[in-house]
Amino acid sequence: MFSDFSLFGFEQPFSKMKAENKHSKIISAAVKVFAKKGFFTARISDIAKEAKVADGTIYLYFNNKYDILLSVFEEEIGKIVKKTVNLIEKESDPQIMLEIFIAQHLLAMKKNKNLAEVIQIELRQSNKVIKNYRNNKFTEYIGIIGEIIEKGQKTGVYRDDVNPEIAKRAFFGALDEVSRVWNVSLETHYTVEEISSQIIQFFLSGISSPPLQVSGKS
Amino acid sequence: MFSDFSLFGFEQPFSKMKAENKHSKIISAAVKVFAKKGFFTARISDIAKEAKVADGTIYLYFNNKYDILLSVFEEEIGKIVKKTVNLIEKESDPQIMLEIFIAQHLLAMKKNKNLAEVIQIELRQSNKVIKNYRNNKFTEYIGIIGEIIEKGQKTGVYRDDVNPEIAKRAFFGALDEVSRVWNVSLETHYTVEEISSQIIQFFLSGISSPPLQVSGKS
Amino acid sequence: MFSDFSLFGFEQPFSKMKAENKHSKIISAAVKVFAKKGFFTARISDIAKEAKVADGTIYLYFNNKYDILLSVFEEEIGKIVKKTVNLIEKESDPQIMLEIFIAQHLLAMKKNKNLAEVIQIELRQSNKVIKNYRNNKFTEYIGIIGEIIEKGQKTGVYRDDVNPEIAKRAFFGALDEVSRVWNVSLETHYTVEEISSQIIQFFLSGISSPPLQVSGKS
Amino acid sequence: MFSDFSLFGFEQPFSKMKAENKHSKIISAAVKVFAKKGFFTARISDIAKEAKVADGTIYLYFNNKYDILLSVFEEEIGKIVKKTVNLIEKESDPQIMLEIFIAQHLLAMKKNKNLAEVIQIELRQSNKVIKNYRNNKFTEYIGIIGEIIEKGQKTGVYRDDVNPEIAKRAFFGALDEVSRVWNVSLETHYTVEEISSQIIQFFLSGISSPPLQVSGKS
DNA sequence: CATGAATGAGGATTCATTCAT
DNA sequence: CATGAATGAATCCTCATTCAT
Repeated sequence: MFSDFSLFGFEQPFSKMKAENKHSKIISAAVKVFAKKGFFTARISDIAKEAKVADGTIYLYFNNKYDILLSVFEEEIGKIVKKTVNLIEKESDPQIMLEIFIAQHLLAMKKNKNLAEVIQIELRQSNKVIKNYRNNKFTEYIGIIGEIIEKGQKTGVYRDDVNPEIAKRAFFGALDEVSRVWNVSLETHYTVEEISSQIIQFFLSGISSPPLQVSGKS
Repeated sequence: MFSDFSLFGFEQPFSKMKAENKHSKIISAAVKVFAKKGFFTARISDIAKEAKVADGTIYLYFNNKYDILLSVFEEEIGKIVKKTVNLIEKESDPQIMLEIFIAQHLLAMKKNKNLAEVIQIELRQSNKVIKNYRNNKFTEYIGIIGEIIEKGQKTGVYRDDVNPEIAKRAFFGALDEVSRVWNVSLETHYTVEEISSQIIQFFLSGISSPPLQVSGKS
Repeated sequence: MFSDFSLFGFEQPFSKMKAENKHSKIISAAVKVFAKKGFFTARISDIAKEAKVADGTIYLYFNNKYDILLSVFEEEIGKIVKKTVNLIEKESDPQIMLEIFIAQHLLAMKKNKNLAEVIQIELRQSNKVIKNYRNNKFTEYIGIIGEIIEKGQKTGVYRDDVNPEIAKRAFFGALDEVSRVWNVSLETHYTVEEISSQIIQFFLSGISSPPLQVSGKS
Repeated sequence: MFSDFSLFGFEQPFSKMKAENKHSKIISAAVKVFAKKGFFTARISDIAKEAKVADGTIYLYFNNKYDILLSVFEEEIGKIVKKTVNLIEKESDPQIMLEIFIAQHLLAMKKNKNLAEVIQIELRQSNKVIKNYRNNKFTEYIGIIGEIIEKGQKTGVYRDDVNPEIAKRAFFGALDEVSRVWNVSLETHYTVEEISSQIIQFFLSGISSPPLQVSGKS
């Protein structure tokens, strides 16, 4: 993964390192430009200007425009997946794992709004942009949710009649849409914690008023 | 609305009817082509060929390519919104209203998969495609969910600590993502009813195992 | 010539006459539209709208767009040439003939400013618009001036060292440019008579102060 | 002005010079193509082919097709105006100034027949081609004639009853029409000197046989 | 004859990509 | 490696012309 390379940059010859810097500079610029304009409306010259390199330089690091988008997906989403996997692996309680996932996702989206925009919008149409592109990283990411649910079902904290395949999609869809709108208009009103607790509540307990507590109180 | 005209087409002079037919023929063709290729990759000539008209004919009914997409949004989403509003208005129980909404949405997405694709993918990037475009129809559609939740909170069936603003987004996001993937890969495995009941369960009761078991253990 | 047909319109069946009316209606409309927009920027639909006929109707009277312009040239310029020739033929004094020519031209340009515009601008580029088009009518028109000058040279009123070929062009060029600008900006300041007398003065006596008159006065 | 740059091209860095060369190469090609086909019938690809560049290259130097024509007017007419002004400023005798103007104009038209064609034909319709375009350079050019005439009137060599506004137009019109036809058909018959002397004669002395009237009066 | 909806050829323009410097 | 001028394929859109009614 790319961010790792930079950690070991000192092991590489200077010229190579410079090149790597330029690679990531272009990726960052592309994220910014794609977020603002969308893939198709974005111009190579826009990305070049943002990255402060010449148009032609981009083609020393990427094969074509599609390759830039693909790299954004693979590398940037890869980072999030990796980080999330690392944090979750240390835990064993499905409840906490789910909470970590939500918090991680919301924080990542909040931290890099441009990347959020690209993931939420460009990733959806990626198979039309890049023919036969399979978002393995992304599938892997959503798969984490499925695994947590399955684990929870085994340990008995989650219902057996819940379909993990559908649930993981519903869960991610809710999280994605909330964070999408959050970035656009909800932001000023709600904190990560509020959003996070609401989502967790929805998924764990639903929105129905709990009638059982009444009997419990008696 | 457009669909209405076609019902009363026999009341109109022939020339008018012909024109209306061509308008909707182009819209249908556009939905199909946009679904397959995406807005930017779609060519006017693709739409023309699909609609079995000449390229130039399209410009007798639409100002430009963007106008076609906009018309798809306004007219087709408008139809769904109208139909959903009609059905829900007749009900007063929030629970049933929500069930109707889900069923309606899934059926609409299943019925016209191409339109589903366009809504799920092109609508998201619409503000980048059509500058300053506000999806009023779409906002209205999601607003329905918010109103149902608020109503349920007043009648006491839904918790008061649920934020309708966030909940409506989470709810729609879940529904949208599930129907999206459903159209792509889950379809063969699950029926509308299964998906529908799962979504309702998530939202009403959550995925947690019911706490009744606790009292049962005692 | 077309204008001739209209003189004998009563000899034709009514339906034909109606058609002739439409022909001239289109010509008039074309003159107006060509004057305002120029041949290339003018649209067939503009002419149709101006003539209050359908686009397709134009093609019942003209082969194509170029044919309309050609007809404007042939018919409208033809009228002016014919009228001018008629008036001049009655005269024998070159001086008066020249005065009539100038007056006729200026009056014609003043009377139909749109036609003036078309002649002054579109006629110049006519051989680029209509391949191999020879403005015979126009050549004939300018030829009148040449003939007058030659006649004047024979009767001794005009110098023998004047080249009629060059002179007729210089004369027409002066008249054309003055009437062109006159229509645009000089109009409010000068009458036909003023312009006319200035042009005659230039050509007959030049702009030099007459040194001979000084000795003649003594 | 552009022509100056080329004179000092060797003082500029190579890359800059190259660009300037391409700019003027396109201008020259455009003059040639516009002269042959006229602005509207000319194709960008024609100009590109003539300039031996790719179609797209033209848009590195000009905003659009209209901008090319505008540049031709401004730069090329500018050159002629500048050269004429320079030569005339050194003189004080209106008679000689007028002779220089005629000679300069005819030589310029003879030297670059394509430019002559463009000025004589495209400039006339320029306000229809380029909306709100004001030929300031051209107005300036014709203004020179007016100033010469006014000067001559002050020094008494030209009549006071001559209207400079009308006279400058008549003069330019004559010169323009003669040089226009000269380029087309008179060329083989007459030299610059012949044309020049004829025009001067017309304007200074007119075409009337003068001295006889004096003797006739005595 | 008249209409005007439909046609589709044609062209200006854009922009990803290349390559000489 | 880096540049950015040059390329030219690709496409939206216009509008003269046709033809079914």
